[in-house]
Amino acid sequence: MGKAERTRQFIIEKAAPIINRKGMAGTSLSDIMEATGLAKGCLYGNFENKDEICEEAFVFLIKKSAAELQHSLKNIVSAKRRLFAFLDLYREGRFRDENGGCPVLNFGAEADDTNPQIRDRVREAIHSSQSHIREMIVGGIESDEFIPGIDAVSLSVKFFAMLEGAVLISRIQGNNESMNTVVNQIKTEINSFCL
Amino acid sequence: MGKAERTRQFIIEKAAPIINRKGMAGTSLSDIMEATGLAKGCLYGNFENKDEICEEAFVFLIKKSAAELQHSLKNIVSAKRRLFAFLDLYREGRFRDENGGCPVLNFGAEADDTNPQIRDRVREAIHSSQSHIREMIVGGIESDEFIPGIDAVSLSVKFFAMLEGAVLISRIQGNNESMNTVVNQIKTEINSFCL
DNA sequence: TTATTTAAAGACCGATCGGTCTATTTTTTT
DNA sequence: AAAAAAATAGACCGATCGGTCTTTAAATAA
Repeated sequence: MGKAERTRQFIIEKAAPIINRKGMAGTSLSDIMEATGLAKGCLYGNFENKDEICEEAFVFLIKKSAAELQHSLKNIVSAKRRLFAFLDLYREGRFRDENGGCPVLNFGAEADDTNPQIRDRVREAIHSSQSHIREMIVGGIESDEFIPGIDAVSLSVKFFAMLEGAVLISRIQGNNESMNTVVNQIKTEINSFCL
Repeated sequence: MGKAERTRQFIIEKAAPIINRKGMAGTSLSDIMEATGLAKGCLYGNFENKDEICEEAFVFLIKKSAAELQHSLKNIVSAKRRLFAFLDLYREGRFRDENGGCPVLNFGAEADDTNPQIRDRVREAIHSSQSHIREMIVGGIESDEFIPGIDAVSLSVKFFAMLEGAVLISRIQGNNESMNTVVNQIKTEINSFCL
């Protein structure tokens, strides 16, 4: 990795949490300059414009989140346990305040009307998350952990929607109460289709 | 209603959908000047600053939404029917693109880290929505439409989270598929505790 | 180590930002 | 209709915005 590539990565890593917190429109170049300690010329030597920094920041946050998720689940084989561990990450504050919240929620709410490029990235991320949930459920059906009648596609949409909604509510309320409520209900539902 | 009060209201009504779409940071005074056809002096004669316009815009959107909701449900007595009609508003695009999406989601995602005043307003709105759902469920229990064992509080949190999540997903995906999926599942669940 | 290439710094740019202030117009009161 | 009060227009302000360009510093190749 050459110097330029390293600097680019450094900028993304420093900028990402700020953009996640303050929003794309709400984050200025001076914010990023301050966070990185780099001058403006350097930023523009490594990125075409602010939009590119924002997009790369989103991609970074999603990749990081996916990596953490994979790490947490890597040794778990049981479908139910995988799903529960996944849920526990939300409960334990995967997207709590100190992390600036869920990038899908933050970037998605901002980009839906205004930024098709980011919107497409968010769409990919949503698809990927739902697929992941769906695959865990399908895995459970195939391994005879779950009853075969359940609709993995609908359930994955539902669970993901619930979790995103719960992230929003919990962050606004400043506590984890609603997230706990939601995670418990998902767990109960999962238990209900355990064989 | 004096002239000032009327102008103030006019500004709020014109500014609100723009702010809902572009965000608070993403909306400039010139945007509002253009939408209202009013000069800057007039805006500042009626509001202290941009933040105040944003806050009033949010309050307006919530009130408007609540009024539409109340109107849609006013002649419905059955708890199940009330809940279904409520859900159908989401399905029919209550917060679809042309309306800029759900203000709770848009303002909430932007304000959670940056704007405590708006965050408190969003918190009120969430509380009010959840209470409304809860009261419909409790009404159903009291009128013996629903089985008495259900937990109205948890269910209202869950349903609201699901709907907010579904609004986000649907808007990003640019269609109503996920919203339909979610609404159908909520309806199925409601049916499951109908006596 | 020197030559060459590459990366970073920061002065600079025009545009636009949110916000102020006064002159003018419009409403209201008398 | 005249006088007083209130509301709107728009020139103006300093600050900051995103972005450019040239000079300087650092990393790489020879």
